[in-house]
Amino acid sequence: MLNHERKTRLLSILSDAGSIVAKDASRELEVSEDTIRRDLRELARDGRLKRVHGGAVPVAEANAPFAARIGIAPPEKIAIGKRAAAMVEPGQVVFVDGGTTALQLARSLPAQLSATIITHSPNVAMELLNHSNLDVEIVGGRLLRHSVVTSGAATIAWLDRYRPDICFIGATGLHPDQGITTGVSEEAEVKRAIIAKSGSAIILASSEKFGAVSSFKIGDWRDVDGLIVAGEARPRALELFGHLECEIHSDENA
Amino acid sequence: MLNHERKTRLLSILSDAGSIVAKDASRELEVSEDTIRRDLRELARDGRLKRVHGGAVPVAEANAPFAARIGIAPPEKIAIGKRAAAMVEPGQVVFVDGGTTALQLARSLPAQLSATIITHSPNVAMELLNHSNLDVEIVGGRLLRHSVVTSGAATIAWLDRYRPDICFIGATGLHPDQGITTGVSEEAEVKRAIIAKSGSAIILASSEKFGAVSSFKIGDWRDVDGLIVAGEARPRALELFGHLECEIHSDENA
DNA sequence: GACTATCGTGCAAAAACGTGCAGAGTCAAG
DNA sequence: CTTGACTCTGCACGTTTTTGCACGATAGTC
Repeated sequence: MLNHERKTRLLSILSDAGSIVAKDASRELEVSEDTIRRDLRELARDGRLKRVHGGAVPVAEANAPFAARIGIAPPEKIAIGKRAAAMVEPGQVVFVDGGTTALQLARSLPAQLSATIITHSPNVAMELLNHSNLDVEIVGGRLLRHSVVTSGAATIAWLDRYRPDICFIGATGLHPDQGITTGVSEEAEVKRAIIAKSGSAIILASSEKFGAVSSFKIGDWRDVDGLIVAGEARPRALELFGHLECEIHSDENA
Repeated sequence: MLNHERKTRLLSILSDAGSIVAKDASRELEVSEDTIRRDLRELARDGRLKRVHGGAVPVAEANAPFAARIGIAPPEKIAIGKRAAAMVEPGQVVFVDGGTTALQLARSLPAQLSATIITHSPNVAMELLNHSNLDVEIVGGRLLRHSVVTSGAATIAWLDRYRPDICFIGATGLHPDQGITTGVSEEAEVKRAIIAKSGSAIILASSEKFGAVSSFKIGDWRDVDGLIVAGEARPRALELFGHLECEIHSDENA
């Protein structure tokens, strides 16, 4: 393995897990702890991470409440993101919502993919900077601090510029009878607007949302085309949502 | 096999796998490692890839470590950012450009400041998430990978929604006679548009830009109201720009 | 304050590197 | 067809870089 590749993987471990433990990394990358320590020392000298006893942590730690949030992305969300990324075809125009699961989607897109990604999340946009063949469009508007997306009348108006092939939407409530809901009124407006303009609409569904109902309705099940679930949540999803006019995608049915 | 064909295949291995290991490539292309090394050296000289010990990696990496770039912000840019942040009054509507110096401005804004910040840089927007009393507006459009700002016709059109009290603009060329310039055409358009709509326009001027001229003109000195310089650059700035109809602010004249 | 895990440094083996050189192939002029 | 200039490739050799181990120092824990 290239020295450089190893450092890249260390940085990716850092951003995925939020920290690096030298001993674990040594086992995972199959090199001695000495080498890991050397790498960490060099990365620290370049300001890419902060060295601590036993491993390393991100540099920005102090001022990054959001970085912490993405650091703790649970395996389920990562799996949903991967499954969603696999649905994107080259050349498509894709809308990606904000939120941690959507961010995982962005991370999982193939590095060489050529497509157009539209998003109202500055996070997602930043994540896609490394994908040199992607066209990235940011939807403007007022930034909602809580969810880190733009929204408001201006955002809704701006959305009319787009007719994506497919959109990936997050939600905080997924109920068989009450439909798809979210906790913030402005966000619901944006999600509803983009679903109406997209060729197909896919909901990113982590299992803690199953059966929940939030205050603002995004739409009914007939408004969307698919639902992505992952791992052990699959049987519950089938039970709850299997009878609806909405396809259930998961990482286990290939 | 033709020399040229071999290099093409090396580049394709690089884009498929994300890296080249000299030994593996030598086996796959059935030539000696020496030849592979020679090829890699030449490709590196042409800027098609980056040579590392053991093989090669994509050169694109050069523009990816934006996170690294902001980590190593030189003291001068930090000082300029601080001085600029001090010019923002509570309640104002402020446009902030992209770039590393503008990012320092964002970082230096008082945590409790209540104001409206408009920006076309997702970076700057993200940085302001911690400032809970700020209204942040993102200007949408197509994301320019290199400078991490939105631009294009849609961006220009969207800008017409705003009439900021003050705007802070970066530039890559500051010449007494040739005016204010930047290296990317689309960026110049955005900068010019927002300057025209702002009550006052301030240029963030780190000293390596003094006397330089880039390819695309943003405007003349009479179009802007002020210039922020820092530290030891002050005497040079006064000498070069002191006679222009443009106020020079620095961190030493309080 | 003692014990253990981790750290940094020096060192030697292995891998990768650059350079010089010779043989093979190519091309154009004679 | 022959000759000479030129390029490309593989090999040899000395140099540099990387890596794992040994050992004393240091930091964290109980």
